[in-house]
Amino acid sequence: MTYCDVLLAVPLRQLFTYSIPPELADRAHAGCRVRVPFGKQKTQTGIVCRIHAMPPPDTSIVVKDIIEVVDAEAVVLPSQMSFWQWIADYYLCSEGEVMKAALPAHLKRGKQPRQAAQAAGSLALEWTLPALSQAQQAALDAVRTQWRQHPVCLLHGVTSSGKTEIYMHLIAETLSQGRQVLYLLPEIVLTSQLTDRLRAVFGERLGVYHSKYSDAQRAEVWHRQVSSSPYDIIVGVRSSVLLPFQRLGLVVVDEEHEVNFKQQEPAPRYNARDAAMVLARYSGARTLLGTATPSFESFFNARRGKYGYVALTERYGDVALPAVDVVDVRELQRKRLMAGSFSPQLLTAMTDALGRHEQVILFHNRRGFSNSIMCHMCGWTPRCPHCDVTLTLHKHDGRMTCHYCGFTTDIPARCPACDNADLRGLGFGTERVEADIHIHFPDARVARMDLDTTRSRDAYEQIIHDFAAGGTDILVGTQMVTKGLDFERVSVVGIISADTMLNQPDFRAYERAYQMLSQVAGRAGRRRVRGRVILQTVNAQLPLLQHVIASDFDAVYRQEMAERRQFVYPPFVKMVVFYVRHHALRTVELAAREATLLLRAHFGTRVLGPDEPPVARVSGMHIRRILIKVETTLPLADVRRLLVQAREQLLLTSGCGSVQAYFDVDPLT
DNA sequence: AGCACGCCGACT
DNA sequence: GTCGGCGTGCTC
Repeated sequence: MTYCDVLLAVPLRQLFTYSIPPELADRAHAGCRVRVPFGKQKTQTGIVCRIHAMPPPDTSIVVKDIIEVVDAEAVVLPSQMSFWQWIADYYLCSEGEVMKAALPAHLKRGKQPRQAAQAAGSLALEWTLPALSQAQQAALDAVRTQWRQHPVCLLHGVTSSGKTEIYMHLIAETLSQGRQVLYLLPEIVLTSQLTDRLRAVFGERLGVYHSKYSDAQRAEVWHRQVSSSPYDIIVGVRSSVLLPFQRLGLVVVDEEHEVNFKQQEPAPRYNARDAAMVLARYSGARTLLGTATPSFESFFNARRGKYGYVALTERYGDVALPAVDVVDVRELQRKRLMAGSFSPQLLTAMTDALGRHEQVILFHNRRGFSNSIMCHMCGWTPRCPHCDVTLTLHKHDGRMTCHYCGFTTDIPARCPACDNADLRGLGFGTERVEADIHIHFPDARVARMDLDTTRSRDAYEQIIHDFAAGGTDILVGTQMVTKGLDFERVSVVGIISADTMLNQPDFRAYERAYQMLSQVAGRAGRRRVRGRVILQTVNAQLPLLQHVIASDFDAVYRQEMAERRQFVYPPFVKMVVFYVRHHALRTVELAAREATLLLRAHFGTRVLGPDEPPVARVSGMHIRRILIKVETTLPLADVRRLLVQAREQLLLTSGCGSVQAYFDVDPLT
């Protein structure tokens, strides 16, 4: 009898063994999908991991036959399967969860796909590649040299230094060796600008993979990847590391510092940047991490010689970095000199820029109109009934909205607690900034770009296109406006308030604030004229801001590393967070206490907590977390085994069986 | 994750 | 008397 071990899209940490009936024996191969009976009368589609002659060691198990072999050829490659296994091991989740994240729904459902389109016949071996400046050429050569010693190289190039052209040369080299390229971006919104540039050179050999494409399109990319004519270049976001590659030669991780590469919810909670380096190692490929503001982990790894390192300090065309003016808002508020969200300095800079027919970007880290409202009499604030947060005011649709679960309600006319009608705004968001612009610049053409204005498929591109074409004078938005966009006529960038970024309760707050401020500042003066950045804050004396003004990455890095060493944070330790969730508060608290005891038994004082996360209830589920900090010198395999064991023990503890319990490895906060 | 089994409260 | 609540256990 032959058997096969089948991977199913369930969160169980094991494979299931099925027997292969003789009539299917010649069709069932590793990597093919099979339909199998699973549980009570249900059928599931799974992937054959291996074929062998061993029945399960537990003889009480009644082995069932597979029902059907779906694919003639493997849809998951052997190397990919080992990579999935690595993700499941490292991020402490099941392979089934990885499979769930990897496969487009069409493939999960076991649908018979149509034949993937064949590649266009043109196999040009020479590309019209962009010419490089002397500095770019030197950086390109340096990357090649670094790769002789290190499979991973960090390319630290200031904003506007022309990293993309360097990538293009390396991509061309990889293609001419007959190997594939994976080009990872942190966000969907960045793909279209880039793919236009890459398509102009590499044409139809490029495939794009992200969630704004239909599931059918994603399934087609997948099939193409396992066919005899796969895409040579895949441009995509996080999940494209989970695609099949037959002969991967180069991985580019652009904007490697971006936290978006880390998946938060649901499992697998993987970091695509880190996973991509492992994928590259499995494939014998090189990795290039590119950024203007390296993550401190990557910079640390470069400093200690784990990665190669190449710096590119010259902006393309030698445009000067922008001048940054820090404006002390506290002082201005005291003197009543603020005009809404604008300081006189920002107003003047905007007026001057608009007068010269230049453009302005205003960055504010919070969407909505005001953060919330508060009763001026009794202090009442509307709260989400499902989550531990206040509701955010969205004036344009007249609603109060929860940014965690999406709950909305009408704006109350009177305070429900004391019936007072004087409800006032608290804090402010991009909507309010937009309204202020209309007051001070009634003739300016304004666009707002945040999660609320870019929900539809093309809205983002429309806004960007209008702004790039000069159809808009002022672009106001959240993080979205900081991301690698290249506008020629922007001469002024206003940071409405740097303070929300500086006050995050998170050990990476300053690292992120520096990255965000540098990135947004880099949008100013990318061509011809020197740009100007007006940075408004109540923390004007903060050394970090002086480093931003001076574009002094090294100073921020040194200061932060000293703190992380002292307070025992990554990269000096490895962090894992254990989460417990349940709708009943008592159950969560019990399970969190139990889990802490179980973890302490193995890890002692390395276990901190339990505590409440900043938002301790989301969508009706109470959440507790336990932080585990382990020395980087400890054997990881043993650490993982003990963590998994503690989780299993918790679920066997009476009263704790129904809690959701999961790990977040290398968490962001 | 689903799904079924099983043992206690408010309804026709 | 039963419909249905969600705790517990199982899935090759």
